[in-house]
Amino acid sequence: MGRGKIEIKLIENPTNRQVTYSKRRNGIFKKAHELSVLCDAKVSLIMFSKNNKMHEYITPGLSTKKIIDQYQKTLGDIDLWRSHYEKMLENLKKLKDINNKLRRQIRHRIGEGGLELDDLSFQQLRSLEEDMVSSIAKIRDRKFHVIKTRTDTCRKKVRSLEQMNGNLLLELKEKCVIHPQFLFHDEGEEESAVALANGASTLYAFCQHHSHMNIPHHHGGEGGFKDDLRLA
Amino acid sequence: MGRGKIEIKLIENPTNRQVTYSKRRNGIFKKAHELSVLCDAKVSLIMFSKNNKMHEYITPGLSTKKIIDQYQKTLGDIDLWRSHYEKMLENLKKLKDINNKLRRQIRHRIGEGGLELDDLSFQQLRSLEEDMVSSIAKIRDRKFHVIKTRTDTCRKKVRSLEQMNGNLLLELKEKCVIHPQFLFHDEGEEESAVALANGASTLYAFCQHHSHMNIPHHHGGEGGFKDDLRLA
DNA sequence: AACTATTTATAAGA
DNA sequence: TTCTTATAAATAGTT
Repeated sequence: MGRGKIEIKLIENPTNRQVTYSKRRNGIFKKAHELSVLCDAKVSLIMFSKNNKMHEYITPGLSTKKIIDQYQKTLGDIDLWRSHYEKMLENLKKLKDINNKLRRQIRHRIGEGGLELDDLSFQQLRSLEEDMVSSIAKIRDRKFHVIKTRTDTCRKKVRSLEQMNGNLLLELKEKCVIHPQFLFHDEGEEESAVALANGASTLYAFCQHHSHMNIPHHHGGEGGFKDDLRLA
Repeated sequence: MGRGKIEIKLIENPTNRQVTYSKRRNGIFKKAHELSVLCDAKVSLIMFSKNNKMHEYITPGLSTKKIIDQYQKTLGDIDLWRSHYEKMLENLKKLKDINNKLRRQIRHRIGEGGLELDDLSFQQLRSLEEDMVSSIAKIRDRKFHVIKTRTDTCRKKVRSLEQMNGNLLLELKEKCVIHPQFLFHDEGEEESAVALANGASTLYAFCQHHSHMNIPHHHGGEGGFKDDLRLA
């Protein structure tokens, strides 16, 4: 804007430069003030000329100190937020790395695709195999332990129920001596027995059912494990 | 500049205000940059919008921190200079006050104009009078001392010259015995004596002159002082 | 965000 | 520095 267009580069002539500096400085100050008023903005404008003469504009009602304080606080907050954000990014990266390693390990152990195992040397493959064997052994031990606990518990129940059963039979016989009319029921329908002592008869039925199971008595070997795996 | 002229006052419509803020902010940043380049100026432009969003422009190659430091240093220097200036002003004021007091005292002692002495109470006047009397006494003592020193010195000179005179007379008499043709000159013109020994004869003349003076022999009292004052 | 009629800023000259 | 003025640039209102 002016009689001619000028290139935006250093004005070599010191006089012209000084004149332009003055004119444009006033122009910017005016615009800064207009912005302050029109938009209720806080503006701080500090400038030093080539010969280090200082000029400043500051939105009326404010001090440059206040603006600088707010500026530094804002930067501080940005820094705080940024460092927090960067820490999060770092954590995220670590977790992704770990995740990838784990996925790879899993794929190796599954033996998924030839491509995955191609990464591994023979030694690594042998070591992986050994790991897997010992892992399987541990798994089997654990499974056996679980089955053993379960069967032991069952056996105890069977024992107590058999005893209970015996007691009930004795009771029944005694009753038959007193009331012979009930005897024919002993090996037929259980309706009456149920009616007589509901709880006891159900337990009896339970034990009858479980007595048909082939409870494993630790005969070891592959066969035993096969059964265990099937049970799990 | 625009389809219509606008008044420079707060834009009430928040949307318009935001739009204007953006446009003008860019305008100012552009101008700030042009000033930086055209005039090799250091510019720092910080602004906060109404909703406290911050934007800043800084001359490339500088940091806002540097500008702020320079700003604070400049202000500091201004403060330093101002405090120095203020100290000088203070000193100046003190000196003027002292000056005025002194001038007043002097005028009192001179008794210049009835108006000056009208400020003083009777007691102040009596005290002033006493001061003046004792001051005069001191002045007189000093004058006497000076006169005494001067007369003592003079007496010593007289004594030494009288002796010199005696010696010269003896010398002359000896010379007259050898060359009697000089005797008639003894109490007449001194031309020949001067021609004979220039330096010695002048001293003789000096002593002759001083021998006529009535040298004071410390007879004290007011009379003596009167003479002293007249001599000073 | 893009357009454009206007206003505003300013380069050059005095 | 200030004023003038032709011209470049910014931008208010509109799409």
